[in-house]
Amino acid sequence: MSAFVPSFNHAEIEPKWQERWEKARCFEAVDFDSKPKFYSLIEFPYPSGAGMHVGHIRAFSSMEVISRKRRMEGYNVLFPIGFDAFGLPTENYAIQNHIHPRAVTDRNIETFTRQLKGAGFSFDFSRVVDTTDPDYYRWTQWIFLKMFEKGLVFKNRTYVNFCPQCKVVLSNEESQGGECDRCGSQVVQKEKDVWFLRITAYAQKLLEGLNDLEASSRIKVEQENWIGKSEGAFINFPIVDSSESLRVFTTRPDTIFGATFMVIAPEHPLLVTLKDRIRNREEIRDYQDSAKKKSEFERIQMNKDKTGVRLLGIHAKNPLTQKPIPIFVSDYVMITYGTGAIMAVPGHDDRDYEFAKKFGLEIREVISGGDLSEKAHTDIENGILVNSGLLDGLPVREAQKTIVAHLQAQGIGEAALQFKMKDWAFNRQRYWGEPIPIIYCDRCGIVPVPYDQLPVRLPRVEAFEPTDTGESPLANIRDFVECECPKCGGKARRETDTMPQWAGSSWYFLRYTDPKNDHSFADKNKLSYWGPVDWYNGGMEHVTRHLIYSRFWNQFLYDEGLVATREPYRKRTAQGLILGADGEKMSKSRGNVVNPMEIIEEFGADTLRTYILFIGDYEMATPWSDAGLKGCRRFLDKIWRLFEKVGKENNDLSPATENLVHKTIKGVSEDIEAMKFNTAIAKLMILVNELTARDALSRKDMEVLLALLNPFAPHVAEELWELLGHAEMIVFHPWPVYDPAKLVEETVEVVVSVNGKVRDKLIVAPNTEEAVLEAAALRLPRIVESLGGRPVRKIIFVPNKLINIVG
RNA sequence: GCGGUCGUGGCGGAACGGCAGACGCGUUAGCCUCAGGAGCUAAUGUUUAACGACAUGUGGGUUCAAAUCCCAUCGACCGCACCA
Repeated sequence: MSAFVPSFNHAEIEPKWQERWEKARCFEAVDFDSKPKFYSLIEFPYPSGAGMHVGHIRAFSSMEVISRKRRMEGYNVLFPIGFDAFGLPTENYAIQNHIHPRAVTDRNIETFTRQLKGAGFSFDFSRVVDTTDPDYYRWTQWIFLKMFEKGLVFKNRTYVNFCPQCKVVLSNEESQGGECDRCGSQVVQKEKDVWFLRITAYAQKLLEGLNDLEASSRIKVEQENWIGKSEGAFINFPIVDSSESLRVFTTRPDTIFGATFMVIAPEHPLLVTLKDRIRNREEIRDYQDSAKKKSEFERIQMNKDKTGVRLLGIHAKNPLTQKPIPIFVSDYVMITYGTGAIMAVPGHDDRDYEFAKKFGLEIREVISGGDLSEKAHTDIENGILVNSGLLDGLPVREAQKTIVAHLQAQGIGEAALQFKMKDWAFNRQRYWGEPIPIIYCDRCGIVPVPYDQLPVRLPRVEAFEPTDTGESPLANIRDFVECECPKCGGKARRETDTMPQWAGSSWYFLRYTDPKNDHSFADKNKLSYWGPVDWYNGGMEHVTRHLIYSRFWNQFLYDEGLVATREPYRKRTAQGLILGADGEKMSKSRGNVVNPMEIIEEFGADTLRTYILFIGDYEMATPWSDAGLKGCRRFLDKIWRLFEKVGKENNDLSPATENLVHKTIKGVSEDIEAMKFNTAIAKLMILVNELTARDALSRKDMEVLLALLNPFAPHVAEELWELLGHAEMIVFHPWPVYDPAKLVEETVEVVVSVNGKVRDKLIVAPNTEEAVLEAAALRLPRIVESLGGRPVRKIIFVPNKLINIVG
């Protein structure tokens, strides 16, 4: 029999250490501990029936590594986990299989928990939150009522995005591109009563708060674009022969002398107030009808082809020139932005230009420098105002200031800010969500449920299918609907809509600080101790929804004096996707899905964790590879075999590899902080290769290696640590520290190049002086040859790196 | 259309403006062996007998020196999308 090549049995050691960690409660955060706190957060998962995905492993592994490193660095770490468990997939599954969503959810959470533990994640399972738990959603409702109290909740009848497939109202965020976020169906417009959260009241604060958030520019830019701030002015254009005026928002008030027509949205109220004067009412109505039929998506798709109808019988007039100008109705103007009306300046706006061309309208030049027979001239850097009365000769920016001051003085306009962000449609007509704590009373109107009556529980019922009318299933449950008015005691009805899925996730990170509190959503002192989240990692796909929503809730609670910091997160990062082995997005239909639990079973959690971090740049998308996975298992096997060669006596680093060990400590430490996990692991591999090449290694060599390995492959690290004779676990063993003095090499290799091309190398002592190197370099035969007798014109010297001879 | 990110071996990917391809996978040859998805040694960008030459999507530029900085261009991905 050949020499048995030892390897470890992951199926044995992994559960062993998972149990020990749990028994010793290693990962339970300690409130008010004197150690410095570190709050690391991952986006809590939606517990779907499919269980954990490799994407989850990648998403959680960054903070897992950071958290384990922080514990070793002496921090009191809060690394919590929970479940964002309300939502459609569970409900749809429940309906299809005739199982109650509560039962489905409980089962899924159980599975998910087992899987998370099986991966060896060091979450604090004593603080688990479940958004569907009445003890949790009681506080979701409570915060909603606080917002209601402060006027941040309102109800409006509007057109909403409705998914006929899911039978549910969607927010703008959930229906981007006219498609349902969940099922991909075409969204249609439906008029409904909708609860809104007035997030726009926080637009400016949400924008400013980004200054206090450490995040990559793509994360910030995406949020900035979403908030979409524009500076400009409101200007009132009087309607001829009327006391009415048409108010517009423009970012280019400087071009007002070039406004040759007005455009209003088909939903604009002026069409009602002045309807008696409109001569082509029929035509307008037809246009309105056709616009209504178009979904948001179609309106966007048709953006190349402008349509519209001129209002006959009404003119506006330019408030500065008093000249009458025609008004059009067109769906390229949105009622939801600005005032739903614009002054059209075809000479200097692409859309207005297109419209003017199509309808044969006047195009007047008011900014010099373009060719208006070709296209609109939209340059704002170099243009000079012309044909613009008091603005003539001014550059654009100056003209803007001048005109706004002028309009303001004349009382016909004022400076204004607008945001693209819209108020948050905050209700769904589905069963599996937080009931909205509102009561309708015929006498008292809309009445909030008193705080002491919370939670408004979801009734446990058999029939929870949505209705085709778009009404919530709760509407059919008499026991739920019929109630007493808290104000007058009369008969009243409960709101039957539920909150959207984003509700519970908007504050879960606060609950983790005090998950079992039943007099408040979290104790203020605990919030102050743990908050803010020091580092939050999650997906790019949540940057415009969840991240903005949760920042909004936190800012609101801060304004109420209920949390300690305005911004909930100090630092936010985002992982890249793991694609299938074919380079395509993983999906069941493509058949390229990798099941992490199968990998754990066959290769072990340590291998999976290490591989997923080694696979590529953490922040970029990268394809899965089974072969690469095996390479990581081999790496761990190698470390395992290294154990046999550990000497028992010496307890210092081996002199031969001491320098490399210090370099590795430095490199791995820095790479982890920079989320360069792939290069951190590569550095560990280099060290392991080097140690393997030696006949023996010291105990200390092995200890440092295991400490550095621990965040990535904690089971192997613990097992070998124990085999080394340690009674204490490695969890809280101090993170290795490098000695800068030990980083210095005994010799350095200096490249000698001629005209930028490497020709030879010199091995010299560190910090060898230029003159010495120069002389040595010029004596090298290959350098002499390369120079070919040409005189040396210049010599560039980079200490310890290179000497370049220019000849 | 606008904004952003990115183009490097057969593959995943490394490279403070200073030896391109670290590390891993794969491949090839050899060793070891109760042929096994194990381990060990060596090689592995292209080209050349070799010295060399050529190589970071493409074309320019800056520099003693460019994958890295600048300009243009092509391609991929992501975000926004008639936002006045």
